[in-house]
Amino acid sequence: MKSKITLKKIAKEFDVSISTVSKALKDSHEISEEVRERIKAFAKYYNYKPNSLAVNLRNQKTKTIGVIIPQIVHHFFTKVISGIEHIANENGYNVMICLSNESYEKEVLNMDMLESGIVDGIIVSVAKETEEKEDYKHFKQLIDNGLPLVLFDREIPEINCNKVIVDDFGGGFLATKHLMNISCKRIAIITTPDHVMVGKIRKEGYIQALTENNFPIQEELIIKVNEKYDITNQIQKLFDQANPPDGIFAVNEIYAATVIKIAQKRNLKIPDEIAIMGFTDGLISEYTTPSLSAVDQHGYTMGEKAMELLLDEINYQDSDYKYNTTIIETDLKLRESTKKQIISY
Amino acid sequence: MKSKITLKKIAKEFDVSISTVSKALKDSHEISEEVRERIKAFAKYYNYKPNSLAVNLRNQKTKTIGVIIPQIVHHFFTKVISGIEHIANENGYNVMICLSNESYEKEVLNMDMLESGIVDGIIVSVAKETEEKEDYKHFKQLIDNGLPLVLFDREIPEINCNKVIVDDFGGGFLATKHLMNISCKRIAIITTPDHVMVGKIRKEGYIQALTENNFPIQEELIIKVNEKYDITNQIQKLFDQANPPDGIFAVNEIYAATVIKIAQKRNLKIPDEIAIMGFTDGLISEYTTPSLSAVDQHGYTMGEKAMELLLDEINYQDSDYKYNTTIIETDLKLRESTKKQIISY
DNA sequence: ATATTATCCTCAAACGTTTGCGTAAAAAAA
DNA sequence: TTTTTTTACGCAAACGTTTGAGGATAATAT
Repeated sequence: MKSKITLKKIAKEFDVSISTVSKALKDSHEISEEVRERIKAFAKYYNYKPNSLAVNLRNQKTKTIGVIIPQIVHHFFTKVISGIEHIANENGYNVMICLSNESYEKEVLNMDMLESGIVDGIIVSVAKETEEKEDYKHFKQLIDNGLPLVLFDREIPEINCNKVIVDDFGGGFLATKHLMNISCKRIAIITTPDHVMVGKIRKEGYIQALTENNFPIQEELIIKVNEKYDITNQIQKLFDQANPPDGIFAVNEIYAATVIKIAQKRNLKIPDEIAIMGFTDGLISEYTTPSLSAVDQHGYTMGEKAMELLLDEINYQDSDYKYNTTIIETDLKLRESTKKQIISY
Repeated sequence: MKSKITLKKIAKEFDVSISTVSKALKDSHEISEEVRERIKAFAKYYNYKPNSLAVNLRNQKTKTIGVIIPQIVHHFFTKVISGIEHIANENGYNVMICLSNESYEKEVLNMDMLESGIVDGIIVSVAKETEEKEDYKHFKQLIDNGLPLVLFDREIPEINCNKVIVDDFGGGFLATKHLMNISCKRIAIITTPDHVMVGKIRKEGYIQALTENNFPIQEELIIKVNEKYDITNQIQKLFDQANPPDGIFAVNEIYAATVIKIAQKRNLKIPDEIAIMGFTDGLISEYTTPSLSAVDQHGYTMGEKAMELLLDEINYQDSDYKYNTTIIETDLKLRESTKKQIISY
């Protein structure tokens, strides 16, 4: 294993000082053209690359940002990452991705590591377990340490920092309203336990839509899926009721796709007997049969926006920085699972 | 913005030397218990974290590895990453993910950056554009620089390094054989242009299966999709033929899912009139109707294996390291899109 | 010839760690 | 009391880079 070439070695080769080499490689006018060119040629030949650890240590910045996401096997998060990457690269930043796997402990570990000077800022979507524990001291610590932080999608109200969230309330409202518009009479929701904020808020949008239109709120139409157990079984129950729903709003893609599978197994006609709305950016929706109508989360835009906010804070010089919460509006991607005659909007 | 706390600042606070602080924090017996405890308490209170740039510079290693993948919005790659993360974290390594977006230029850029000392090793799946250009000098350079490299999935024969690939030939063979076993008579393949190696090799498996069983090779049954144009249109042509196929092997999930959509639009019964096999690890397959039979790529296993090989090379002391190519065997995940009576195996 | 300026290079500190070695003072042994 | 040992800390170099200040030599101006 050849050891890497450094300024020192080049300097020794030409019998000049390290600073001469450094300056030559940066095309400094302080170095004669002849020496400069010879050094540059040599460096190029030996594929010299400045050691970024050293450079970063010296410059006290790394041009790298860290991203902590709960899962990567999830289309929404990969879209967000693409958006982050896009803006980051445009601005000469690299992206380091870490996974929390929805675990509090891994989230803390990752943050500890990122806090040690390798990144100029951090973008995080909170792990479910952290939301459940409501233990946010690692975030407070991060901010205390002066490291710029942006939260996206799953945010924490009590933490003061830049945020970008989707309009979950509006999305839930829109989805439910749409089901009403295609004349569904009993509209169910399949959501997460309340500690998952986005699920809770989407549900609130659902409730608002019902209330506004004088639909009763019926507990038996609200399924809170516990992912520790079989999802299909929990959703099944909705169809076993005496008076099953004719419209379902599922707060994510997997729940929605599962509903389709169940409905098909029971020979229910989609969307005529049961209409289905999802909430997703995902790929599955396009390929189910029927394809799935969904609230579009605009993950890519979200990533872009998060990175922009982070850059904003990184580049801000003064101490009176003002945090911003950007809300990404949702809209509906209507496909086949709700394709009935639309009555009104 | 508070500036971060360092050994120097702690040292000044206690009026001791930097080394005393460093040693105290590492519980060195060289430091008296009293001083040790006071320093540790102080450091903990102020949330001291060693600057990893400095530590890494000093130790000449970073406990971080870099991964370059062509796309992240692709379930196979996310699975691989999960596998890599798993083994990496188990061994105290962090993972830095970079996207090449299938672009040669971005691949080179990412490698340049990773080569600058921030990682102890690199795992790469080659970008399509690079395969097309057949320009691999950045890989050669990397190896020349002595940085451990593992290629996965899309490999380069002429580059000498650790590799982990799926048995694409075997997969293609198995898939085709299975279609024959459910009595398909005209079996088509939807693949990539030949410069995408995995597509090419899967096709070779397909051809082998046909040949072995005295099926003719028919050019009109081989579709090479150019992703620059509309995928659906290109695949459609298969069905417009005078004598359309009754079995289709698609080399990836999107192609396969697209076939389902097309078949449905044409009211072809799956699998009776047309059976479909995919090649994927993806989520879509489970949720299409009918669900999709596919060659399982074992992405997670692949990631684990790649990371293990990388660690192997990183930890190898002597200079006689021997490279290894691990082949991940494929198997079939049979679902509804080929659910006919199986004749024999 | 002397003073001034331009050219080309080196010095040295700094970024924040780690760690082998040296050493003063205190404690123990002779 | 003197010698030896132990305890508890500091020194300084090293990792690889950047950069302002300074210095020697050569070129130009006076």
